[in-house]
Amino acid sequence: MQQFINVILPIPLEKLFTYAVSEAEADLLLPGMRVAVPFGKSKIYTALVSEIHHNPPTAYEAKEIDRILDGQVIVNETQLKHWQWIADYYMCTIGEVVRSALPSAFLLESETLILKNNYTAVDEGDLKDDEFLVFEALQHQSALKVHEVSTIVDRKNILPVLNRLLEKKIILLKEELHEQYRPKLVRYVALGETYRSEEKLEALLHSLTRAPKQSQVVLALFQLQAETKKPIKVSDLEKAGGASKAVIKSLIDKGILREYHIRTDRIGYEGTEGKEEIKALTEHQQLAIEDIQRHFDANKVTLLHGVTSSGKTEVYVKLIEDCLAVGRQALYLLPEIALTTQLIARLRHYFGEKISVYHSKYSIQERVEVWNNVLTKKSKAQIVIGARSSLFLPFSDLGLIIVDEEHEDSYKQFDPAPRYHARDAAIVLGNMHGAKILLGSATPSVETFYNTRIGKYGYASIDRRFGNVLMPDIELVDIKEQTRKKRMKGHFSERLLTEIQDALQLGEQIILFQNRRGYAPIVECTTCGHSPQCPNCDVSLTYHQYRKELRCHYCGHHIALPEGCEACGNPTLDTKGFGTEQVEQELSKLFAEVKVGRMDFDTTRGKYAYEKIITAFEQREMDILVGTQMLTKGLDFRNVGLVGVMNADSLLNFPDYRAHERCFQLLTQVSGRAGRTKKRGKVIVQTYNPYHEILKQVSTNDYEGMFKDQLYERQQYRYPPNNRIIKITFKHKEYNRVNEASEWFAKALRNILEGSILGPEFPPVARIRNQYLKHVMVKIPPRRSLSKTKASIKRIEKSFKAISQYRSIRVIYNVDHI
DNA sequence: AGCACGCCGACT
DNA sequence: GTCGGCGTGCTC
Repeated sequence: MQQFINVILPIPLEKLFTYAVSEAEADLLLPGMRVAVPFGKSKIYTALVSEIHHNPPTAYEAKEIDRILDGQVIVNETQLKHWQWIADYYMCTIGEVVRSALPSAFLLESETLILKNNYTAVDEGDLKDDEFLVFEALQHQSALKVHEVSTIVDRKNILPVLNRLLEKKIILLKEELHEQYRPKLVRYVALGETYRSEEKLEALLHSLTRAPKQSQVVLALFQLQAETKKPIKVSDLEKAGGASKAVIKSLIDKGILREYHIRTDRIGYEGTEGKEEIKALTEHQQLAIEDIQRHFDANKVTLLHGVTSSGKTEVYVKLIEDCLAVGRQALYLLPEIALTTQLIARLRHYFGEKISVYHSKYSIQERVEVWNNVLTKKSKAQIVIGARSSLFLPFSDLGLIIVDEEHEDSYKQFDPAPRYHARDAAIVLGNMHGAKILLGSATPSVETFYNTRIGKYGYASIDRRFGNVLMPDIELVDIKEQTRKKRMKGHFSERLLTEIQDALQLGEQIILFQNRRGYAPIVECTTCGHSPQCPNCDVSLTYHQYRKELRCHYCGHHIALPEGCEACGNPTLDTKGFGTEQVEQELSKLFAEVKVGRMDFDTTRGKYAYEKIITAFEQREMDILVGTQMLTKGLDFRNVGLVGVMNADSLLNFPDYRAHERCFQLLTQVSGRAGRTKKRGKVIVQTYNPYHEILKQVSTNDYEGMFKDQLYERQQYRYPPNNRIIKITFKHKEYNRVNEASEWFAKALRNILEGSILGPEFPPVARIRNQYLKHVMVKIPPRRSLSKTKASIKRIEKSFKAISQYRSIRVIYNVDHI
């Protein structure tokens, strides 16, 4: 009987697609396998099977699949269920979830190849110029790619040419799928079978007397074999025999050596096999563990609230160990930036090769390997440590999920859908597996702390730093006063300068925090006040001194620093505000003999640049490190005695209900970098508002006070955690159309949903990359059903998209926007 | 999302 | 005249 499959295509379309399969294919297929299917006019896509059935579609004829790509399931049922939850909850399509969940090497797409049709006799005179060019190229090359044809005829649209050639039967088109994942093969050699016995070998060596290089290699191989008994890599033989590739090749060609390949993992862990004993926990850590386990037994998600440097990692290690002991998988989630070699090395000490690492800086090949290791429950993937996307790995039996630095914004995916929050999605995943879930932070998010307060989550805390090191001493310095009295040197107050001097004298290192990169965010003409703007975005260009450039931080547009004002020609330009570059420069002027480093987006471009700066600072190649919020993420520097915050106000003046919470978190985290050993660390916070409540709370380490205030405010203004929010963004290149469309949408929302609809409002930067943006915020009160509200919004979108002027407007949903 | 088709202005 | 711009509609 004819059978059918429903498949998920990795594209933003709501529905599943139905394809026809033969009975034999249906027997092989299972949900969670990949198939290649023809889609649209010519392309072949990778799709994920979700269902196999007998119901032929009524409205159309189902196409047949191109081929089956997997011999076994690569996505399990729990994953599919979890992904569907993400799609529903975060208002995107399951296809979008699949696209970001699967390693891209799993998603093959076809490429059109142009071949010559050998059965046709060609009359070259019949061909037009461009047709001849393609024909000519095919005489040398058996197949051409579309972009190659494009270069040959020097034109973008090559369709007319190809169509004419097709009609004349000169070419053929073919869609080719290529597997992107190639297992890594390592070449090995062994002595050919005929030479295994001693006499034969002797005869061989004798026959090679006139080829000294070759006999040298044979001897080396013999020696290596005696030493290791393991297979011999070609590369090892090259080294041992002092031989070139050519010599080895001629030996292989003669049949004296036999070569063979073995598949290996790219992700090898070569370290000490014997694992380190887990350190005995301190009394405080032990108490925390007991609390955590008590809550785990009651099946509660639990928050571990431990001050900076309190030794949370040891607690995690202990829990992971417990999880491994019962043979289940453990997932340790971290923000991308906190996933340092420091930390991985530390965990490898304890768990050796049982750990796999998974994040976006891994190559697509490596990611496939981790995926397969998790899928087949290899022991080396029993613990996965990774960034948010490791949530999508094919776990079959998760026993523990740790979400470290739970409060981090970067857990929420922003740009391409699915706009999911990894912490929340992890909790859902953990529940599906019956796993224990631990959230860890020194500065928990208001949402999470609220959940512990209402008894939804368990709570455990460590309020003492490891080794009883004191919490840093935080001092607020009023720079308004200092400026008035002309006591500032550049952007440094006297207090900060003195502390820097003292710290340097004691041989301590210093961290200076300024949450803005570049030299200055605004350049201004001294006479007419004109300041250069980005042509594509509604922002001033930031001055970057090291490249003498003005840059846009939104679209990347950059121009050379103009000689004078572009508007009035006046040659003197001034700067307003300051960034990390300027702090660095002032420092080198103030302390000529001191080594200053900088860590921000600009200095951490390459794959290892970030690690390099950290290592250099660790090894005390620098005395002072200036940086943006990158500095705040869980770095563990032993010798930092002083942390300076150049300007705390820039953190407070954000038009956002989370600004104060975020400011508290950032300052507390950056302060936590100070004094991690013995001596009490010092923190200087420069501000124009030393009496600001949040800053006071930071300086007294008053998390509870901050929580109380923030919760009150959020309740007053109907923000989370009591209310849910969905932010809807409208995007289009025409200003008026965005205005009208968003007004229309907001009005429709107000008609259907009571409760508060905010906006439409332009964001602070209303145009990015020539697209205008407008936001509407939907606040959903606690008693209203979230899923019904979403359904209503989707219905409104449907009528919205039925209006032709609005159809081209992009509507973006951000559920639980942060 | 891609990718075709179709209509319209700007140049070889 | 063609080329490529972009708006529109569809994909089992």
